[in-house]
Amino acid sequence: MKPATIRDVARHAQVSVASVSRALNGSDTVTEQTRKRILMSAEALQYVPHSGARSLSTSKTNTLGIILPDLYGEFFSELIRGMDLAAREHGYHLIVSGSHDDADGAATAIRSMRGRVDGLVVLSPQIDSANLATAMTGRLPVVLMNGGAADATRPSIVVDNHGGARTAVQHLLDGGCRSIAHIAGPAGNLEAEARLAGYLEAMAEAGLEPHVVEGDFNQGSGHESAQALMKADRRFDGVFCGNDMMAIGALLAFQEAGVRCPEDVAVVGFDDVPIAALVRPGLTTLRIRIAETGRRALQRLVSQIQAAHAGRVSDPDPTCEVVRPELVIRSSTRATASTTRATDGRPSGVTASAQGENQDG
Amino acid sequence: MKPATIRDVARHAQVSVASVSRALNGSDTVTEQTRKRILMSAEALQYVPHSGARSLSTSKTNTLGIILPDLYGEFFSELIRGMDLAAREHGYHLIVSGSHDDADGAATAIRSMRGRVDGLVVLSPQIDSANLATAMTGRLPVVLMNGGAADATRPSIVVDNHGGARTAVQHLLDGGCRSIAHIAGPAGNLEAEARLAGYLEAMAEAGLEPHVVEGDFNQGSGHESAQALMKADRRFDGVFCGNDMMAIGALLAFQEAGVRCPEDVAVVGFDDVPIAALVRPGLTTLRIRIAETGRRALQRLVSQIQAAHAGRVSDPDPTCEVVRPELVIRSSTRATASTTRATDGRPSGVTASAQGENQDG
DNA sequence: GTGTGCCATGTAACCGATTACACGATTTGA
DNA sequence: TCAAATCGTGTAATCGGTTACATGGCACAC
Repeated sequence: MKPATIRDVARHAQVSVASVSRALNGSDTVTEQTRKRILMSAEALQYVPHSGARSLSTSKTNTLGIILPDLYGEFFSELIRGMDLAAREHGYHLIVSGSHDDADGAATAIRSMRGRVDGLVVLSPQIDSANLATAMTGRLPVVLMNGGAADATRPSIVVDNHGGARTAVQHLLDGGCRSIAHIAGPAGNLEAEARLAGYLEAMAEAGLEPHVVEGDFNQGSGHESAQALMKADRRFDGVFCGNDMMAIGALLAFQEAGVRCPEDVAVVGFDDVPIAALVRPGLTTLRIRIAETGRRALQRLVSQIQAAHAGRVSDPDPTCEVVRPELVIRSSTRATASTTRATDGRPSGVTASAQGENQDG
Repeated sequence: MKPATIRDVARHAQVSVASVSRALNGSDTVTEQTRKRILMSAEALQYVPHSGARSLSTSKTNTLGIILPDLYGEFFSELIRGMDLAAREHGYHLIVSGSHDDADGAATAIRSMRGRVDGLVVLSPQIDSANLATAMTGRLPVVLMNGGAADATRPSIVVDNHGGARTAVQHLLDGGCRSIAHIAGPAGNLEAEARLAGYLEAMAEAGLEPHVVEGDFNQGSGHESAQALMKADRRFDGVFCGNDMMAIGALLAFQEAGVRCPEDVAVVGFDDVPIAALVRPGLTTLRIRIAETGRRALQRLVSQIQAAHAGRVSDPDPTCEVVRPELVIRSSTRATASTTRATDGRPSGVTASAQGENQDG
């Protein structure tokens, strides 16, 4: 009835609990014969070690925690996928906790995970939650992914949002755009602010007037912001959006208004979520290999844990790893890009290269 | 240096460990004065209860496991989101484990979670892994989401794939289609097979010849299958796809071939993933409220656990809850639907109702 | 004043696995 | 033949909470 314990197995196999433990954990010296008898008994009793008891004596949980600001959309699903794969490779389980849109929620989540995990990956796009994360965790290994500037006090992974934004603007300039607007992410979000800063810098260098509307990273706000741009007096021939979802919202708004993309306005997004290749016109964007980044974060966390467990209590390698986004050119800017890139004259969206847009990644 | 234990707190507050435990767990009788002193000590020492020790003495982990076949795409991300929200409401943590495309992988995952979770939600679209899931879990509370037919031996939640498929075909028939093809999901997948069966049944009732190509639920296979359909001799004016991703692949293949949708061919998907509303033409599909379904599965698991803990060791309510998909009509079939539904004469994809397609859900 | 009962608090057994150390048996070397 | 080394196995302490039971103080009633 009640689950079998190690003592039940020991009794059944007529050995001591120590032998059972040794046999099941492989490493130690046990006769092949007794090991076999023990394994058979464990099987017969459907024995499963109690993870709590194990964690109590070894002070390891073999579990890692992931704190996310949100769980909507493909960005986080891709990220979790990459982390899950890496975790399984290293024999860890993954506890996820999402939808912490404010610092308080994230802090609560972190607190409730302490003592339950061997380490944490914290995504904290808000400034204060980034601080909080460092404060809360004490000696718990952590990898931060707080999209702000490189911060070398903790191991962290950041996307080069600033450089990516500059690349996006440069690409629009190369395509001939001269009035480039920016649909920004929400104020207070470090990723959004870094992308905005990159945009402003690139515009200033080009001697152009910036033009910014603020969105909230969701598709709906991209739609509204594009409508706001069209209502405003200023003309524009290019839009750099803070992320792909807002770019897609903007594309739809342009379609509805009869504004052609890329002929009338070129659009660039950020992230390269899977949908970006599926919409028409295909969305030019800055690719972050999301799953791979997640996997990398998890690997760094694991090696940090291993280092700590190997006795080195010193500060772990506090390197800030930078992920550089890569420009992926699709139809939403292709007509405005240097015309030598165009391969045929068919209308965009039904070009021969449309299929190619879906095969990347 | 080392994390504080309950004994450290007791010493610091000059009380016994029992009082500390009582004070922190609320319920019991402790003087307001001592409780305050204890809380202050706990705060001062940054005390966090060791979850392993707690789980050892209470034989509860406050953790639930989710076994998924895969983690790609929006379906699973939505599902996890719903579950995460419900889990937090009930004070549970969530361990996710994805990418178990075969029965072995799922079995390993289930085994490695036993003793670590208070219950499991198992999504097992393969026949054998569904069986395995029931076999493996022993006395552990489980909610199954194995898309097959209703099976009343375990608490489970299934989508009415059969009925949904019939609705899809009926909708195409209502729109005037007479040659309806089906791009099926992979053989051996219970969801795919139920949808196929519903299609075949509806076609037979209408006295029409079925026409089936097999895909694998991914966008690429939808693309290829649509091309195969176009190459074949038989004409067709409607396609029911086993899920939305294949439908989107098919839409692109039609676009590339110059086949207009919905004028030349009407397309219906299944699931209503968020992308379905974003592609052009908007995809008519069968909506499953994914996040809500996930939340519901988790709630059933929690109430099952609570019932078991309340002493009732009897079999928990083995009801099979059925989720009925709901037809969502968008542009990919609108022109072929009863023409009274059309609201204007503009080309699809740039219709006034395009915005409406993005506001659902 | 003494007995009864209540209530806050303390003591210690327990949950189940790991592992340092002890022990007995066998092998090895002189 | 005996001491030492080796090796498989067992005993029991330990990890950090929870909680049944014990204890001691105080109030109230007689």
